[in-house]
Amino acid sequence: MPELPEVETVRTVLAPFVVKQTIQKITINLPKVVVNVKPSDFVKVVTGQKIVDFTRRGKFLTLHLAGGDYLVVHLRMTGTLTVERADVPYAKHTNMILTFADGQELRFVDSRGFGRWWYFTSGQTDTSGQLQLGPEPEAVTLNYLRDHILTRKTAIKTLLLDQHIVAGIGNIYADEICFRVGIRPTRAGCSLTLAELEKLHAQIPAVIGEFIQFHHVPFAVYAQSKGTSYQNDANLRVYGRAGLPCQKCGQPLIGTRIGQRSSVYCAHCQK
DNA sequence: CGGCCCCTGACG
DNA sequence: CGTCAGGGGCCG
Repeated sequence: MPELPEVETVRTVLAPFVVKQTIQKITINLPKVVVNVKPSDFVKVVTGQKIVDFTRRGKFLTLHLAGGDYLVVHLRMTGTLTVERADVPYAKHTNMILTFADGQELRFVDSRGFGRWWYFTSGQTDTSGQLQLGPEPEAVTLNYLRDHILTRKTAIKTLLLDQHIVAGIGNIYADEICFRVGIRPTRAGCSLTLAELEKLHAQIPAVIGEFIQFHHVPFAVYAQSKGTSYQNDANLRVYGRAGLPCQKCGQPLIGTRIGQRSSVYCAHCQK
């Protein structure tokens, strides 16, 4: 569910409530959420540690601990993070709870149970997948796109979804980026003209940056929605709008599937 | 690469 | 009831 802009929202909204907290107690209600260590070891080694920073890379979040160890979280489709007082009733599928010394709790709620956590010591190799990510959208250069898009026969949308190429783009923003560039999501990467590649280079960070801005919500609003208040619907041009008129030309948008993922585009505006 | 899997819940 | 969901891993 969350793509880079949503994950960034989670980070910015929660950081003030998480950083400088000491983890007094850990409750793991779904053992498999912890990937690389036994849940009992996770509890043992993380309890008592202090969080000193909260960062994001692509769709991964990292809670940095005072000694240099760190926790990696990936929300996948339905994972959410909230900070609540301990007396607030638990939502269904509250799979992980970090209780802080001040009584507040960082809660990981995930109905489908796809979200994952990792624990790494400072010297350990990070096996979460973060190390294999491509550059953040704002760090992508035109030359980089030339090397990774123009050389590929794969559909441009599939390439945009590949986290090894650019980090953080998901199904919504891949469609939105293709719309802004005016290319069909099915176009082979190598079929893009230089002009289209330049547009793509501009629109990748532009679209992601815009939605980070749209998502900015006060903590109270975020808390009210239990960490799902992304509020991007009004700003989406194609995603979720199959059959509705294109906001640019009025023709009905086409819904289709590309590599198991739903896709929407305008047959008139996207060549 | 495409296809299937991991899961629960919302919707038609 | 079937289908779909904003993620990613694994398998041939």
